[in-house]
Amino acid sequence: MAYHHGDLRRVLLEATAAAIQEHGVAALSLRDLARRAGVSHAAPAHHFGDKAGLLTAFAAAGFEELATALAGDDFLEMGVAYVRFALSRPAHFEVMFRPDLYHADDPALLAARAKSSEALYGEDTDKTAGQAGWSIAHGFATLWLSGAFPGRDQDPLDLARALFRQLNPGYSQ
Amino acid sequence: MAYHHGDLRRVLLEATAAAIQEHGVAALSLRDLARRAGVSHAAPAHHFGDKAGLLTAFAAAGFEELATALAGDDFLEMGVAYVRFALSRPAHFEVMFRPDLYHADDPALLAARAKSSEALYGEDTDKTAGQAGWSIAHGFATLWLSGAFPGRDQDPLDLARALFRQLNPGYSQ
DNA sequence: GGCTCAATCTTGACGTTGACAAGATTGGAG
DNA sequence: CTCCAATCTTGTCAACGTCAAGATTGAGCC
Repeated sequence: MAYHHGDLRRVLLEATAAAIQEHGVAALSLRDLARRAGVSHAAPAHHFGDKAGLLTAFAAAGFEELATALAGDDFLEMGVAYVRFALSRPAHFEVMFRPDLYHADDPALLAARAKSSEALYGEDTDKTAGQAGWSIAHGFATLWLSGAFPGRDQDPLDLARALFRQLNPGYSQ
Repeated sequence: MAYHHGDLRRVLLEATAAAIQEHGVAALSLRDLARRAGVSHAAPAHHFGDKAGLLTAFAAAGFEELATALAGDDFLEMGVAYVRFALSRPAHFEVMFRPDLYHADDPALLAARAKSSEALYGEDTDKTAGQAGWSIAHGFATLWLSGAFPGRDQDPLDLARALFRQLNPGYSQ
């Protein structure tokens, strides 16, 4: 077999996203990831310690990308960007908010999560309005991904925009 | 061993809630439930077919209880009731919105879910406002349960009320 | 009371998984 | 050229979900 794959860590993280989108987090298996990457069954554990370690890195990457996606937008478009991220990276989004799946005290993860919080709350003057916007964005994204939200023929981003406009004036342009 | 436990199905569902609250859904094990109930390792499968069958019944019970909890309240208090349910039955709430864990086409489950939808949307005139309220309630509950929401020293129901008041007038009394 | 039978639960087995230990391979630093 | 740490493999273990087969029980029926 080929030793020193060279890029295994990145390949495994990409395979994780694919595997979760295909069969859900519940069915995620380190051995399946190893098969997808063409390495032995114990190779993933070397890079991430254990399964929770893999998902820790996976969630951290998600928070990093979310922080980038949120940067620089106004209130309403930031909410839309939040939903857009959740729908385009559903596997990351799901793992990120299930701390029972990973090592929630990991420094890299905490730093990445702080970055997204910064992007969400950084310049916000009205804390409660920001929390309401975050709740709408998160709730809508979660419900949409779980299939529970009605109106599945419409564009979810348009739907999200309509929901944000239900908030008090000043944010509803 | 004692055959004909008599009440095993109910006991297993209660043990499921306890086990999930202790160690998360990811760590849920039929064999552990069997040990908690004092029966053999294969007894749970007899009542529910398989693990997904158990979680189907578990989620259905959750939707039933949610429908009851939502009945008869005005808009704002219905949202508060939604959050109260999520926080008082966190295990049910989590499973209910993770259809990859159960048999999403189960008739009993679909009926129970329809009942909650009815309670949520039944008399609602403004569909978008209702969806915004649902999104806030669901998003806040999810974020609170995942530990991501700030202000963990405050009463979550008071916090939820404050968020609902961020919606357009007519719902913010 | 005794018989029958379906429902309930047990026992035993199989393939798969996450984790661990020990060994093989490799590339780079000195 | 040698060493060494990083990378990956191989082998193993207990635990898990699932299935098949058997044991036990209570309720209906004569």
